[in-house]
Amino acid sequence: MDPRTFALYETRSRVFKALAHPSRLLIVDQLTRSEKCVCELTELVGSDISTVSKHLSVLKGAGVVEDERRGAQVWYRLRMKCVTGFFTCIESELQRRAREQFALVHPRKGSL
Amino acid sequence: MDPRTFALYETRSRVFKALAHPSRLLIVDQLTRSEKCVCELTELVGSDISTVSKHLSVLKGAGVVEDERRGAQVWYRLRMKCVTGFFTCIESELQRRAREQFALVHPRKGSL
DNA sequence: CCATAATTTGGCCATTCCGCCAACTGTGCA
DNA sequence: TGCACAGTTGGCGGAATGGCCAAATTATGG
Repeated sequence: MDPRTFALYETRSRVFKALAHPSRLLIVDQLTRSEKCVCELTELVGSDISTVSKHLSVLKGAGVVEDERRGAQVWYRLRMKCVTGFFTCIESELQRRAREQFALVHPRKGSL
Repeated sequence: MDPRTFALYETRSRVFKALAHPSRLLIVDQLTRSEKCVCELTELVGSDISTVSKHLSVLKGAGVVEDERRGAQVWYRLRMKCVTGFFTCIESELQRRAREQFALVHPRKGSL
């Protein structure tokens, strides 16, 4: 693979890496509703605030979210809006797979 | 985070984990064009065939691709078609970010 | 300026991921 | 059967990730 092409997939994969963690998916899900400060997200995730802060920095580095300091607090909001569309895509695909695997174990008459 | 909700994000994140690697993104990109056997993909990726096989098993486990044995060869094809839509989304978002960062460093008269 | 609250950063340890080699399985063919 | 080719699996060492604590940073209010 030539270096230029590799670099393209490298940056692309940074976005997927950023979303490849349950806590960060929860954060993104919450930010689709409204912007939130770190303290709120910490409450929702249930980890140490330093851990949540690092999660947010990963998401920010990938361009998924953006932050804004207002006084002592830092507010985060969703930047890459299209992720929500992909979430629903994943959901429906996984359901399709579940249906197909069920049909494989419990075949109906004439379905073969 | 309650266990049920966590499980949802857990399965969701498996898909993102699967896509969170340059070589696997290359593979998916190739499979959007047409189905390919492991040997072809190995050629394209440029790693050991055992490595590529493991990448493919990760993608398959997440439901992104599916495989079919035909004779001595195993053919892989894209199952989760909607990933390509998300790729273009990422591309445009990253370009937007690049533009904004450029504008930040080189402001035009009257833009502030 | 000092105390406090909100957040980030550094560092440590455990876990997971990645890539290679070696060994094994499956298929086609003589 | 035996051999060659295509692919998968096991395992090892090195690299990256995740979570916590502690220390540093930034802003607010006396």
